Amino acid sequence: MNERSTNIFKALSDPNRLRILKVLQGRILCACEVKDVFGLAGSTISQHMSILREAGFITEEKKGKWVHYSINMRPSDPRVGSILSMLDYWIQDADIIAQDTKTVSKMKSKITCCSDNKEQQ
Amino acid sequence: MNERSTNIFKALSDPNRLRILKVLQGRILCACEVKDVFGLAGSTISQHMSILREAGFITEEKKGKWVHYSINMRPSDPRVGSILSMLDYWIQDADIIAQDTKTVSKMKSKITCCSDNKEQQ
DNA sequence: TTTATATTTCGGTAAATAACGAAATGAAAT
DNA sequence: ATTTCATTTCGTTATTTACCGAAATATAAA
Repeated sequence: MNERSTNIFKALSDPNRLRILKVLQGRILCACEVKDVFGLAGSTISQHMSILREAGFITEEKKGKWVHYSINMRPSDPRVGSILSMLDYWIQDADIIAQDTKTVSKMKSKITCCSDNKEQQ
Repeated sequence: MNERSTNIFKALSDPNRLRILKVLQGRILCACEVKDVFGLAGSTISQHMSILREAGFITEEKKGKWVHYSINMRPSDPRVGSILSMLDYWIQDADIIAQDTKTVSKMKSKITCCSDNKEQQ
């Protein structure tokens, strides 16, 4: 069986990864920010990010010391695109989403890294 | 985080379970038939079936010695319904699907069990 | 009632997964 | 050149998963 299908679903089978996708729809984040939002070790975040990347959900861009992660806007697999375009539908957990969004926006004020991310100003 | 979302995706993260869903869209099958199609132990099939059932993808009905499994036509979770109604889209592996369908239709001739399943005649 | 067959439950095993911290790597700042 | 900070890789651990076969359960047939 083609592993593509199951890799897509596997990438979505972890609650932290679903939440990461959702906060990335709010804005671009670097690994250290994702780390702060979820309180996981940097190495763990790195692992989650590569699973999401390999499944086609996110892209990454090296910007100096940091790696900026974003939602993949042109996924080659249409299934990835359809999940992303209806992510709220698939997650259906408004509380967690709201809470994460809040955490991210608070974080914005104490810009320790990714301060060259001008999109929000 | 609500475990519903991840349980749905987890149920879909195994190639055998995707294939089981697909053959069930062709017709109702009992566990022993699923066992024959996939060449797995009965206990393994039972396990897969309960994962699919708990996620809401299938229903089961006891008919004498056998348990007849079918696609859940009225899933309470709309996400389950939308996956099921576009299963080919999500699986995208025509070869495996065609092969399984063939195996199932061959199997129909040597009716060893589920012979009271009149739907197909 | 015994036997046969279908299915589930119960250990057990091997592989995959999610997490960590420590060490390695890379890039900027001093 | 050295230090600092972000990220990845590596080794380890605990948990989950997919599978099996054997035993238990349930129902039909003999």
